[in-house]
Amino acid sequence: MMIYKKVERGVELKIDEFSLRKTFECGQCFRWCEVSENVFKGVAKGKFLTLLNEGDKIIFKDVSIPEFENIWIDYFDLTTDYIDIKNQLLKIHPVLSEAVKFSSGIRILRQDRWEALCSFIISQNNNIPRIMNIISELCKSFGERISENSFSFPSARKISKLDENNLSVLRAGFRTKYILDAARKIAEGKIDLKSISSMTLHDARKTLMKICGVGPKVAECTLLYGFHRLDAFPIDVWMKRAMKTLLNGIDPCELGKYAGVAQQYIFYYSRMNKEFFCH
DNA sequence: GTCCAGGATCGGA
DNA sequence: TCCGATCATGGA
Repeated sequence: MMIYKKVERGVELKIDEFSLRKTFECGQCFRWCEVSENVFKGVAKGKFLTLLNEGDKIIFKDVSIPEFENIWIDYFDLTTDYIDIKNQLLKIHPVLSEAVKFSSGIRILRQDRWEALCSFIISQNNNIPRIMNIISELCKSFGERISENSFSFPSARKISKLDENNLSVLRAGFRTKYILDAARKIAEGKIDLKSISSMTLHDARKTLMKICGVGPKVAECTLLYGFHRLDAFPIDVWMKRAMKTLLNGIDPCELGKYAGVAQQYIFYYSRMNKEFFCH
């Protein structure tokens, strides 16, 4: 159930299952941050946005109703019923209940395909603060200015015209050549992101992995976060540990069409309870 | 100084 | 097919 209305400060939203903090800090995105208690800012869809969490309400600051309806309902996946998803997951495997309860409020953002691909190429063998720094520098150096101090994510076409020397400001290390390979294959049309949308999960994976620097994990993250394939199931070291503890002997395939959402609940749960999972 | 980070690639068994 | 070393970089 979603209710929204225009108020002085922007658009006020009331909806179930939407925690800004959990959604932004669960590891799916790298361009949002909490600037003060329950105030978040970030860039998405080529726009700068400030969000406030006040009780059970969320304020989209300085946003009009048309902008909210045309852009942010989609980006924040507000028409998807996460209560229903949770119920379906718990019906399949009740052992998930603790993780689902802990992570309740996460929504899988509908991020830009190229941004998700590029971001998770950068994420490999890297830590989250540094991933955020590299992406921030990428946008500052090669994106377009969209407000006083924020920049859009540069297009694949723009990146494809650069070389390793240009990109050295990112300090991205060995990942630089991977970013370039991805940008060039997309700019040259060797890989068509739009057509990947309509492929089976298997073919989509295979196609993305033609890019040098894209393996199973990055492909899976790209599909889940950039293509909203909720059945994609990224497995990293954290998920391996968590699955051993929580889902011993369970095949991710058993989690069905919302396996990716389950993955996000489990991932966030294990990251926020390191002492329990990390030993 | 050492270890690690939402991995992928490469070469050799 | 499988396994270990290696890949840049910066923070802990």
